[in-house]
Amino acid sequence: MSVDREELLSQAAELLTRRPTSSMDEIARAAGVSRATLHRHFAGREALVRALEQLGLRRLEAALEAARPEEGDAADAVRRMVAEARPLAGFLAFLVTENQLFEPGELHEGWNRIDARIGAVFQRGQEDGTFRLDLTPAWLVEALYSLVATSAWAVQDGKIASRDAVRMTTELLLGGALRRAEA
Amino acid sequence: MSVDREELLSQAAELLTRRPTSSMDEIARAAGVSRATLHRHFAGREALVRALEQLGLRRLEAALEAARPEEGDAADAVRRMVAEARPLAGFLAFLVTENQLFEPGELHEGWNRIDARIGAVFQRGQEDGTFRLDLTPAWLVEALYSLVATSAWAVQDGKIASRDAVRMTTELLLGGALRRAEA
DNA sequence: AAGGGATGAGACATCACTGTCTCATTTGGT
DNA sequence: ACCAAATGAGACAGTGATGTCTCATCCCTT
Repeated sequence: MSVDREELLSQAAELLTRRPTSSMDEIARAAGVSRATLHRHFAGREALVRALEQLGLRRLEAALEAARPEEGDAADAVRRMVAEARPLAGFLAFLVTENQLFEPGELHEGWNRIDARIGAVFQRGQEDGTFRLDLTPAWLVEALYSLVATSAWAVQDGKIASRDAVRMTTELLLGGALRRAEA
Repeated sequence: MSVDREELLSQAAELLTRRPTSSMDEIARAAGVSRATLHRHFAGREALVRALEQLGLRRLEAALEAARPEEGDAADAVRRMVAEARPLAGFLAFLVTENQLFEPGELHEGWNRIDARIGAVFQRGQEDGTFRLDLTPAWLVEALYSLVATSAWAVQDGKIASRDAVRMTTELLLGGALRRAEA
């Protein structure tokens, strides 16, 4: 009888990832629910987006947890993070664009925690000599997000093969486009 | 008396770069023009966006021309392209998101030409041994766009310093995060 | 079987944006 | 200075989405 709220959010996320401008009615139908019920669970579009943001946060935290960023070689940790985060790319991209349009100054504690945890991996790599020092961890974090999202779009647009996405993302992020001297 | 159509488009671009959902009324006011006049020059929002797309195309083509991508070392050509394209990042990002929401299948000849020209730089670099072969030119083109746009956002959000933006973008794109063996 | 809570369908007013129109005013050219 | 073209201000109807409400129906619980 009761609607599975979590499942409803997942369906909404799945739709909005593809069509960010979907109306509440389209979202409701995509979730197999009437518009009235959708409103009973989420007061309005804003409330829905906020709930989706929390869902995205939980998912990304789970992905980050699965990647075990504190373990082993920093470069391998980056590889695991990219691989785990990639399925979330489209959804997270939606949340980014959606939230940036609302309050530009509002800080999001949850995202900052994740940023810090990813940034710590790069910093660890810098301290043990794995990563170069002239690229700040903050920039590398942004670049990681950016490249992961871009690889997802590129696959969707047929510009790169799906099976190459994770490899080319991590290789570019870690090794860059230049040919290594020591091959 | 007459409105400077080019200047109007520039103002519209400047506003929409910051607030992509701005209404026609807001756009008109930002351009210092009445809503009626805006409609006299552009039949509707779609016509305006198309004109903006052509403007973005011209600007990017001019930037690419200024970068002289066919000259000299391929890596230097990439550096010049990043430096020239950076001021356009926000505007182009708006156009990308705007057009992806409309016709997903519609091809854009102008963008393909630019993609091809940038891709040719990476291919040239691969052929002369400057760039690695396991990252496709198409992916490197996407990564270039992505990182340029990200660096612009990161500067705007205060996550990286403005003067570091171009350097960190090119360095990551070309050299990656790993420390080079041959220092 | 009965009752209660939740849902689906739809009506309803509201709101913001859009596109079009009119008319007065300003501007630029001659 | 004059005329024509262009602009600004505002009115207007149409549209689509939103949020709220009602009522019938369904399903689970007891």
